[in-house]
Amino acid sequence: MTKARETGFAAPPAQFDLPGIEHGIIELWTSYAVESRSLHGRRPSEEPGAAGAEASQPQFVFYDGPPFATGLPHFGHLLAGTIKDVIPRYWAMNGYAVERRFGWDCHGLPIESLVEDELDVHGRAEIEALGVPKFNAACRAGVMRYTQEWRTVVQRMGRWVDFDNDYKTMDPTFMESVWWVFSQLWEQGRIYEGHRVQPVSPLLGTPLSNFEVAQGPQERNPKTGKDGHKLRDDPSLTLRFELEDEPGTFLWAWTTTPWTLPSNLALAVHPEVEYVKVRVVETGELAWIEPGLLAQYQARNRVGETEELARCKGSELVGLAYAPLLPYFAEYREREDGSRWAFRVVSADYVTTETGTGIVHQAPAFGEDDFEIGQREGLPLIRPMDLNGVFDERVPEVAGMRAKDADKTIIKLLKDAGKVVDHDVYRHAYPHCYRTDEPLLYMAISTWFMRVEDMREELLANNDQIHWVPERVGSARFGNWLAGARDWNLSRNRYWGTPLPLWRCDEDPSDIVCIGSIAELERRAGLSPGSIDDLHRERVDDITFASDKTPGGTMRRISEVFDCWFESGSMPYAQNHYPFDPAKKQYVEDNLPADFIAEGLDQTRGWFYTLHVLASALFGRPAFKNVVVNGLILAADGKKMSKRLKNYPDPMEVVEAFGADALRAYLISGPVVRAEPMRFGRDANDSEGLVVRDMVKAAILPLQNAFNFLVTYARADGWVPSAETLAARPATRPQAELDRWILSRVQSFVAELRGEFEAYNLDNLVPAWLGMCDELNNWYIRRGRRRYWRGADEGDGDKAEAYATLYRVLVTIAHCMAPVLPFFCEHLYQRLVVDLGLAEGDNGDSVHLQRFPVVDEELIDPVLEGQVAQVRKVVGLAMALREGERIGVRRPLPSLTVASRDPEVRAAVQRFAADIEGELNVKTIELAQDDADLVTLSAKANFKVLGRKLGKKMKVVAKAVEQLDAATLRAVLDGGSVEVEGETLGADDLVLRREPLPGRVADSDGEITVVLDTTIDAALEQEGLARELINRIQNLRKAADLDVSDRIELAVECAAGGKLSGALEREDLRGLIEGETLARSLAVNSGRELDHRGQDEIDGETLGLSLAKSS
RNA sequence: GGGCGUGUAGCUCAGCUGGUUAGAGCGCCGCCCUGAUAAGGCGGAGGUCGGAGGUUCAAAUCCUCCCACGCCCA
Repeated sequence: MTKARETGFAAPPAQFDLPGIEHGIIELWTSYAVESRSLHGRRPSEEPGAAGAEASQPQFVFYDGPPFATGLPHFGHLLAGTIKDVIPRYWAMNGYAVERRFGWDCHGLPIESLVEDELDVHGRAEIEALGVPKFNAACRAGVMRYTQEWRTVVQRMGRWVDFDNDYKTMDPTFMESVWWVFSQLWEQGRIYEGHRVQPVSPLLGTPLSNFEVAQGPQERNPKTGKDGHKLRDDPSLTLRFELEDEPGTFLWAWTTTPWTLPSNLALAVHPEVEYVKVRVVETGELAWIEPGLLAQYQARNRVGETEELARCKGSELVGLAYAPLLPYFAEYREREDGSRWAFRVVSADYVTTETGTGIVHQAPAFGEDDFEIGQREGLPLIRPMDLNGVFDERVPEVAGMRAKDADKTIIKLLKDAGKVVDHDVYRHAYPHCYRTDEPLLYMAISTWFMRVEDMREELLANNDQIHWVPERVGSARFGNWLAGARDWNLSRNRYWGTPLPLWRCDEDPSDIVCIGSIAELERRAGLSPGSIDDLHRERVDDITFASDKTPGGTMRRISEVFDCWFESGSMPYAQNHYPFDPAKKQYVEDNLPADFIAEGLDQTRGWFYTLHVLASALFGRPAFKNVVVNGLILAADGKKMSKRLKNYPDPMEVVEAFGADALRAYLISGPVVRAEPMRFGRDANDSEGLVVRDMVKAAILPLQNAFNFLVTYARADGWVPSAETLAARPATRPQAELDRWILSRVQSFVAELRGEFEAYNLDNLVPAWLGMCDELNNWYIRRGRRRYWRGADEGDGDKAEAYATLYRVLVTIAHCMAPVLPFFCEHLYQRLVVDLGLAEGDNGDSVHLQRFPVVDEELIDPVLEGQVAQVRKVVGLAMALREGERIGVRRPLPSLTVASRDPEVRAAVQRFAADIEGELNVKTIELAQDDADLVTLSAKANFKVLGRKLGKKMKVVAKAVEQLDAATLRAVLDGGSVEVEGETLGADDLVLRREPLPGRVADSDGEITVVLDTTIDAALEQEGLARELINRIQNLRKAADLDVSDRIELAVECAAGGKLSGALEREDLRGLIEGETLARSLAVNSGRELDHRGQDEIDGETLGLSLAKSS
């Protein structure tokens, strides 16, 4: 380190290799345990092994949403991971201790499905035959299979998160806390047993999740042309139900599931639809049906001619009682009090008049609509079959038969009884089992619910305390969801999950005990303390104990496990084994709610919701204060990223090609960090992630170039920063306006970044940097270049300030972009500070252990910043004029005139006249207030202002305004007014436009008009030629691979008497050339041929150049 | 089927409570600059603002309907 101090900056590498730099930085972080020091909130001067400082530091609380580790990380994970890294890094740099524990979601369907495939056991019967212990052991062994890959990828992306102190939802401590959470809800009376209609795969004997249903066989529907569930032919059965009070009159009802007919308990009609009572002429039968559908039956010759007897709305049919179709469950005809219970007409809005009869058979235990109607009407739930769809003894004719197989028998039974009006075939899309290909059966299944509906107001009130990014997700999407929150079905009929801690008496099903801890279970079951070391089903299902309430009753655990969202929502408590771990209890309570979480939009109803519901129920407050919601990342072609289609590049290949910093910057630069979808790619064909390379070019290379610039000249000049240079604010304000400006600009940039970070607006961070970067490279360094490039004895004071200023700027940028570009900023910090022995501690200092820059208001000069912006606008206009005239910038021009009525603009131009002259290569700058002889003025109406005043008169006035002449407009500009169509208009009512007068090389932008004088006399022409010559010589120097500071001998051959030789005769220009190219000698037409030779051409004159390195 | 969102240049996106030349970046083409530059600057081409109605003096913007896509729910 001492050596580095003596020698200053190391030579910049010839090649820029961001991935290579990043690997070096990872090694650095590893060898000095930088990551762990940051995670534990230590300052650079503290030893890695020293006691943690977190106790004395304020906490910034972050929760990590757990991913499933059953697959490898994709871009969505990398995006969320980047967000989860950037924000904590910022707060860590502001002195907060930010605990970042990685979370693993271990339970649930994905891993169970995977294991089912691997073991080739499917469904309840096979899994139970294999044995839950074996099945769960396989899940346990498989669920963490990719943890190492995750760790590698996450580390490579530069995300700092604690993998050693992670949490897993399958840890016994985690699961015990989940039990505790549940027991709290139980004590609040929030848990109840209910039913819910779910799709069941009969062969598997298990209910399927939506996810599994969606995986079932798909088929294109020829009618709609869309993919959907596989089509199947089901019986279409029209049946006659006889009215009890009007024997001989029937309701014609329709179904496609004859196997549900034994469980029929009602018929549904639409209250607003009209029905008719008809007599079938041929048979004399009297029947109710919807008339349009009757016509369809008749068109198909299923029903003969009819005559209409009556007509009424469905609502008038509601309440009619009918005789049971089949002789089952007749006991539900009336309640004990004699009121009508089942077998009656009910009203249902979902009934359509597209198919069937307009009267629909209802079996509340089958089908969601039926279930809901049944609940509303208080109908019993009759499900005479098990989960395999096998009928029980309650329907003797089909007992032991499987549901779909029973269809034929039931139809025959009904035909024999004369109950069938029509028997047809109905082709429709229907969900099938993804595994067995069988049609699924929808049936009501017992499940456990958490009462949420009565919490809606509290949920909404707590939501008001959350800062959502973007806001609309919280107010609209999440808010609406909370406002309509339904009770949460939190049990699943699965195996690998946290078991519901409910034990039920085998003698009395209402005798239930909820167990809230391992100790309680051990005590009740008479087990020795500490004997239960795991809570999975194979460990707890067999534990029984005697009932307290029911003499002789034995308590056995119910079979269900938790919806794994319940576990995710419990993580704030469960990750710290709350409330069982006395060391962490207070810590958890003190740090509720979290300061920050981030996940994808798909978690609105997932993790965000479950966190919120549980925190509201348990602690009466939200679970988090700030949440950043990211959108989905699509492939470059706009489709979902799909492994099969290979429509996206491998994330790690992108990282190794272009760098993790570039990928991070790209990912957080768009609306995807505001919950909008993003296409990953430059265009539809970008399969390599070229957008990421674009980000290298835009955000990282310019910074690298600025750094290289400093190093190149500092080395040539032997300039080395001192501890004083490191301070963000110089001891004395620099003399040069340029330095004062860039210092101000950098402080404004720091303020801008701080604002964005604290508003959790990630998408503005990189654009803000790109703006700063442009100012640094394309103005500060570009304009300041000559301050560095001059002899050691010239202008020493200014040169030292120039170095110090650029150095300060780069160090500040390295600090404040570090959260976003952790690798490259670390690289800069190491090269700029640590390598030079200027670091705070000697134990591997890192920019990430530094404090985020605090805005230094003293350095901010808004007027100066505004003026430079005006100056850059002037330069831009003038550059465009040169372009239009095809006069290269190397050719000097006599003058530029800047005319503006705005005194600020004139002041700016005056102040920076030298910079404008240098930048534009003009000899003088003229200022003018009046542009009357430069431009023609014209005006348009200011619609925004006038529209409100004038209304319908707007159009006439607008037209008249366009006719106003320049003199009138000038008068208005000078504070006057003008009468148009009876309206008095002032300057604010008009929008002025300036058009350069023909014949002038001029242009205008708003209040600024610039005019370029393009007359080139002989002297200027010669100077231009000299500068062309310098350019050619510099190119030759470069081609000869000379060092910037190498001196040369130079020889030029050109046509005697030509313009070039004329220029070379001028002593001042020869001096200029020699100075610029570091030539010790300049021989013209001497016939000498030096080591490096080149032929060139300027303005049509050929010339020969040769040069040699001077010894 | 419902909730929320998206649709603007070849691509990625800005366009606030309506206001008259609809912008930026990238890409493309042309020119220019450069001894820090795998860079940079300037200019150009490129848009029926998803479609159709409506409100208004005025609609990319507000309303209605439709189409396409996405997430979630059913």
